Amino acid sequence: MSEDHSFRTPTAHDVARLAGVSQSAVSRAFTVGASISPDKRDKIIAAANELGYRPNILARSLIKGTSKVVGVVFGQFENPFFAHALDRFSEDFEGRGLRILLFTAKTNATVDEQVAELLSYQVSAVILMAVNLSSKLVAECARSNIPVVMFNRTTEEEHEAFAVTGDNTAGATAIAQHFLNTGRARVAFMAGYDDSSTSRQREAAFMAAMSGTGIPEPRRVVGHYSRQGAIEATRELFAAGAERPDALFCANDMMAIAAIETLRTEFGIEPGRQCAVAGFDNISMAAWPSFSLTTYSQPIDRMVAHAVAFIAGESEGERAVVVPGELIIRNSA
Amino acid sequence: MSEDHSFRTPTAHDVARLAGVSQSAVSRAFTVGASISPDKRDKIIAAANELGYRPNILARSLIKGTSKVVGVVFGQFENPFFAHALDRFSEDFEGRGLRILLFTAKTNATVDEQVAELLSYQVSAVILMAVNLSSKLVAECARSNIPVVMFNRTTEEEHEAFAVTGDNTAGATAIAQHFLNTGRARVAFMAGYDDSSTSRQREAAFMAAMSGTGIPEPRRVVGHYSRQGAIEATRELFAAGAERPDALFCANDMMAIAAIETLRTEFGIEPGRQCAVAGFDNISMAAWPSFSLTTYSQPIDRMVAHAVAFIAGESEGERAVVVPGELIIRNSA
DNA sequence: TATGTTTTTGCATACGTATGCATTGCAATC
DNA sequence: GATTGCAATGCATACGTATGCAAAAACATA
Repeated sequence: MSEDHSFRTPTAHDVARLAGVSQSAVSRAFTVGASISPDKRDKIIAAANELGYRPNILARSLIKGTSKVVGVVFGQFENPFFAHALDRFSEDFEGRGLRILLFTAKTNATVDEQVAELLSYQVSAVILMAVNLSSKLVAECARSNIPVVMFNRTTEEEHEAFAVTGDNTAGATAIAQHFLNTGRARVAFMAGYDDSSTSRQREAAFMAAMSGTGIPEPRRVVGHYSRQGAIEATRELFAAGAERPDALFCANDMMAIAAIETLRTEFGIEPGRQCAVAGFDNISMAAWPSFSLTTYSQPIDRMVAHAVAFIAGESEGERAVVVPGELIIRNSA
Repeated sequence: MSEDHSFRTPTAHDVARLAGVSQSAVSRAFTVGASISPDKRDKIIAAANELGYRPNILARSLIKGTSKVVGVVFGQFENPFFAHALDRFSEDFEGRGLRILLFTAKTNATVDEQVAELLSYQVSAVILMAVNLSSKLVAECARSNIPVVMFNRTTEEEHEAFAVTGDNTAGATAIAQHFLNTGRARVAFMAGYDDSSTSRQREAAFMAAMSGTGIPEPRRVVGHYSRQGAIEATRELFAAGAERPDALFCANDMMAIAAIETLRTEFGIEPGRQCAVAGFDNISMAAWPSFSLTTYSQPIDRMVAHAVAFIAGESEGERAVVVPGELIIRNSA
C-alpha cells in the first residue's frame, strides 16, 4: 500500500516499472485475447490496482483510428418517445462497450455542424434522432466509413444513410380506416413539421385512405410537434364559424394529448364521443387513463435493435427498414 | 478541386504538404490566439477545406491531458425533470465548447463502474443526475482534478463532490403548511427511494412541520419514484379498512400525477376536494389541465447554471448550493 | 539430447496534434 | 547603419497506448 504522491495520473509505463515488465506487457494485460501468460497478467493487474491505473482510452482510440463512441444528435427533447429511445440505445450499447456522445440540435441547420464535430471525435457511428442531415455530410461520413442511421426519419434523396422508421403508411391507413368504420364524416389532420418525413408520410397515407370514400377532404392544421403548437392548432380547428370535425388524427401522441386536453377544457368536448382523437407512437402516456389515447404503435425496442444492427454492420444490404406497429384502440377513438 | 482517392482521413501533415507549410503552422491555424500571419492562415484553411480536414480531437486531448467532454451519469429516464435538465445542460455546454458523454445507470451499484470508465475518457467533469457515487470514486476524481457535481442529490458523507439541489426543506414545509391552512387533518406522505437524499429530506421536513400540530402522525408509503410504484402505494393508502387520507404529499410530480389518476379512476375521488394531492418539481406536465398539480418548483435553469459554475470553477468556495423554488398552488390542493 | 513448434516478451515505432525552443524576417528605435 | 523588439515559422519532441517484428522462452516430439 504505497502512497502515490505524484498528481500525475499513472500510465502504463508506471505500472510496467512497478511490476518489473515492459509497457507492452501492460498493454497486453488489458487487451482481451492478447498473448500474455496468466501469472504475469495477474502481477500487472495487481500493480495497476495499486496505482489506480486505467488505460487512457483517448490514446487507444488514437492508434486504432476509431473510438467506441457513437454520436447521437437529438432533436426533440419534449417528446418522451425519443427520451425513451435514447434510454434503450444506451442500454443496448452497454453490452457492446459503446458509449454515447450526445449533441442536441435545435434547428436542422445546426445538425451539419454537430455531425462535422462528431467526425473529429472519431466516432464509430452517428445516430440522428428526429433530425435531418445534408447529403454532403452523409457523404463525408461515408468516406470515413462511419455509418449514419436516421432514427424515425427517412429521406427521398438517394444517399448512403440507413433509416429506421415505424410503419407510417400502415399506421395512418389503419387509423383512417378506424375512423371510417366508426362512422366519422368530418375528419381533420394535424401535421407535425412540414419538412419532417414522418409527418408527411403519415399525412399522405391518411389522405389517400380518405379519398374516394365520399367524405369531404380532411381539414389540415400544423402543430409543429409541440404542445403549444397543438393547442393552437386545435383552437383553429374548433373555432366558431367553421364546422367542427368529428375526428382528428394527430401526427404524434404528444400533440394528440394536447388536443384532447384542449377539447375538454376549452370546448367541453369529451374525446371519443363527439370527436375521435388518434395519435401516433404509443408513448407510455397514451395509456394513462386521463388520455386513453387510440394510436398506432412504434415499437421502440425493435426499432433500436434494427438501428444497432445497422451500426454493427449486421444488415444484409438493406438500407432502410420499416418496423411494423399495431393499431391500439382505446377510448379516445 | 482535386479528388481525394485515399481513404485515409486527411491529417495536419497532408494539409501542410498541400499548403507548403509545416505541420506546426496547420496546428496554429486551427488554434485561436496562436501566432500565425493572417494570409498564411487563410491559405491553410483553404487547403484544409479542399482536403476536408478537421483536427483530430482525440490527439489534441491526448496532449492537453483533458478533453472538452463532460461525463453525465443518468439515473431515471422516466422522469421528465431529468430529461429537461439534460437538455439544458446540453444547451449551456454548447456555448462553452463542452460535449456530453452519456452513461445510464440502472442501479447505484453500477455508477461506480460508469464513473471509473469516464475517468479513462479524460473527461473534464462528471455530473451525477439522481444517482449516488461512492466516496472512494469521488476521491479518485478529486485526485485527477475532475470536479464531480451531484445534481438533485446530496450526501451526508464529507467528501469533495459539489451538490446542487432544490430547497427540499422549504418546499416540503410549505406544502405541509398549505395542507394545514386548508384544514387537512389525515395526512399521508409518499416517499421515493429510501436511499435518496431528496426523498429523505422532503420527508423529514414534512414530518417536522406536521409534528406538534395536533394532527395524527402522517401515514407513509413508498412509491419508488416510479409510476407503477406510485399507483400501488396509492391503492395501499386508500384500501378498504383503513381511514382514508384527506391530503397526500408525493416526493415528486410523476408520482403525484399517478396518484391523481389512481384516485380518480379507482376510487372515484376528485383530487383537490376530498383529498388534496401535492408533488415536487413543477415539471411541465404539472400545469396540464388534466392534473393541475399543486407543487413546489425546482428551477431547472438556475440549478443547471449553478452546476455549470461548479464545473467551470466559478464557485466561491461553496460546495453545496440549495436553489430556492416556490409553492405553486393549483387545483389539486 | 536434438529439433521443431508454440507461446511469451521486449524493442521500436506509429497514431495526430500541440508546444518549447531556436531561428528568421521585418519594422522600429537610437 | 547598428541595435533592439516582436511576430512568424519550423524543428523536434511529447502525450499514452497498440502492435509488427524478432528474440527468447517454454513446451512437445522424436
